[in-house]
Amino acid sequence: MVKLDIIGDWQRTHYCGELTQSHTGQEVTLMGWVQRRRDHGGVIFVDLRDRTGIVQIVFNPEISVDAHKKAHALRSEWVLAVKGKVYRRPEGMENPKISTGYIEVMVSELKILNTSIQPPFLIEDSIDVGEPIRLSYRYLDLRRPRLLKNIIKRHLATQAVRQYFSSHGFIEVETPFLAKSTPEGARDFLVPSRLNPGKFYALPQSPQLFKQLLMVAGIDRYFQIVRCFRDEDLRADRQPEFTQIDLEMSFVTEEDIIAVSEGLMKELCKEVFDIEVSIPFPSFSYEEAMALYGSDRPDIRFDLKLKDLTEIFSDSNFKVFSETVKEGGLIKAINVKGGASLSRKEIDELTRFVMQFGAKGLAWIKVKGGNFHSPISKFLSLGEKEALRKALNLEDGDLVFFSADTPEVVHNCLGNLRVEIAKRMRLIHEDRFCFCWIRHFPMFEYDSAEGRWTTVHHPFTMPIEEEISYLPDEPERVHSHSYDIVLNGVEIGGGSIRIHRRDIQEMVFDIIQIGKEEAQEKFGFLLEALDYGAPPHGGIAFGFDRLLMLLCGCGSIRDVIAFPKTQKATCLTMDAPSKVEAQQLKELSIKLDLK
RNA sequence: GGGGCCGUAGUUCAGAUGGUGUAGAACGCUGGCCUGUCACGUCAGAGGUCGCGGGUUCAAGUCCCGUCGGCCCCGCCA
Repeated sequence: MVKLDIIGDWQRTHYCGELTQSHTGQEVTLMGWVQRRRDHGGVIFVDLRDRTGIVQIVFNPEISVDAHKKAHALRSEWVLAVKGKVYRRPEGMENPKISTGYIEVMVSELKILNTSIQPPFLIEDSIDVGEPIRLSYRYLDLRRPRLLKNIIKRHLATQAVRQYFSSHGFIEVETPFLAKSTPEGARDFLVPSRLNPGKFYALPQSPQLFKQLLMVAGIDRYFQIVRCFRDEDLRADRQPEFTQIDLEMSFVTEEDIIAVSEGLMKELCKEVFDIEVSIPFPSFSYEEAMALYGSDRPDIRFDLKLKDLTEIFSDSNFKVFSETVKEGGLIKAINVKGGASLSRKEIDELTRFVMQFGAKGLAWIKVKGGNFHSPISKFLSLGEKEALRKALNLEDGDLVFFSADTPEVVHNCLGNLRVEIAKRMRLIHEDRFCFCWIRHFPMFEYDSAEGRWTTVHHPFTMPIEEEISYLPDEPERVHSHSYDIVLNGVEIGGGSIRIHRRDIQEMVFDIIQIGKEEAQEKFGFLLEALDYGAPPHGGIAFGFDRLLMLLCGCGSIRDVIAFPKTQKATCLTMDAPSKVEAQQLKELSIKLDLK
């Protein structure tokens, strides 16, 4: 057994990674973990690691017999404290691969503060480990530079956000986590109330209503970096608890919110990630975005826009097309330059790809030597072919994909297809960061499952004034003062101007069939607050984790969260959720009825 | 709720069509040697309930059914 030392009166003088040639000759005290030991019998080298990096420490019997003797026992991930002198490395012994590679610390005294059993994986970025093990031993994964770097970036980003808002007159206010379950939106996480048997709090899906009340309170400019909770299924970019940068402003228009947001993004990108972005960001109406990109979160790092061909094929002999038009559907296409080189197998894969978005098939045409090579070519008239050539600016080597279906299906399929093709054909500049705004979403959409209208954004979103007159009878014609911000095809935020008048709010509740009584019960506090001189106001919330994921160049939000959940929403690090004692349930007046 | 991929040593993986070795490799780990390494070198060695439970078969890591877990996606996510 190794005898452990106590830290005693030793104090760390430097971090491992910060030592340079300028420290040559200094006596230093370092603390950290053994990254690697190279024991030559006579002289022993150890790479000592802390959060800043590694430095080579040297145990030489000519410097200290005791330390050298002790160092034979050292193993990976043991925790050390060493005193020693910084030396410039001998000529030819430098290691230019690491920042501290021109110096080393000759150890005079060694303290072993703790040992370690063999870690389940080596603490090195280059080691490939499965995610279950990484999550079970998250504290070891976090020792690795890549993940650690993300967590540090996150800290810096948090600081930059606070700095930005403080300097623009915003006040940070904390809002409750134990809040109220409200209809609409995502499934709530519920928290039983011991003091109020049978009643439940809900963890907030966002601080939406609280921040509106803060506007009524006259806070005027609010922000918060705040955890939000939604009990829905997970994805690579979705966790049940996630962090928003939330803000709200009074006496403003959409343009004001957008300008503040763009300023924040620009500053964050520059200060923390050294990425230059130019503002203002491009802006599309919802309809434009759908028409051009088939998506309300377009990736505009590449082109591949959708082209509407409905006109051309309205009388086509190709029944699939003409029937679709007759039934009020759309025919759209994307022209993939150079796509004619795709194999039949690849086209089949893409067909299967679009079918998961509701497509019944995927028509295509290859342009080769001025001719159309396509299963549907024989159905097309000369006139149609000519019109097609013109509309899509067809050239040799092009590959055209068609979608004919309802507008929803066409846009969903081609919108996803253009991204998939761009990935496969490497059309995406990975180092580019392209923000854009999508504005003026429809206010309502019809939920055929529930047989009622629901709000596309949330029920507190202000309809566009000029369209309010359509409200009672033609809700589908009404758009809202809403805006999403999109980065590289990922929705990273969204907001709106809010309703600040009781009459409009009641009208909206009415359309989504929240009756007077229910409105009073669920949102009475809001309606009442609007009566007390609520100012015009609006705001936005950014998905902080997603933003960091993109700026850190990660494929998953989990890589910017210290302790993320698995796809089944469990925490492998501490094994949550878990069973609780019967006594705990009793106190909460809860009886389980498990199948 | 649905579709797809995956589960073999501490880790990452290989083990066609079921059957010639004691289920292999690399890294890691343990012990010895080594005074300039930095992916140290070198010699020797240990390490496996093939996720779990059934079934088919003379015989299952391999085939079938179920189950648990991980990842990606659809639905869902105002």
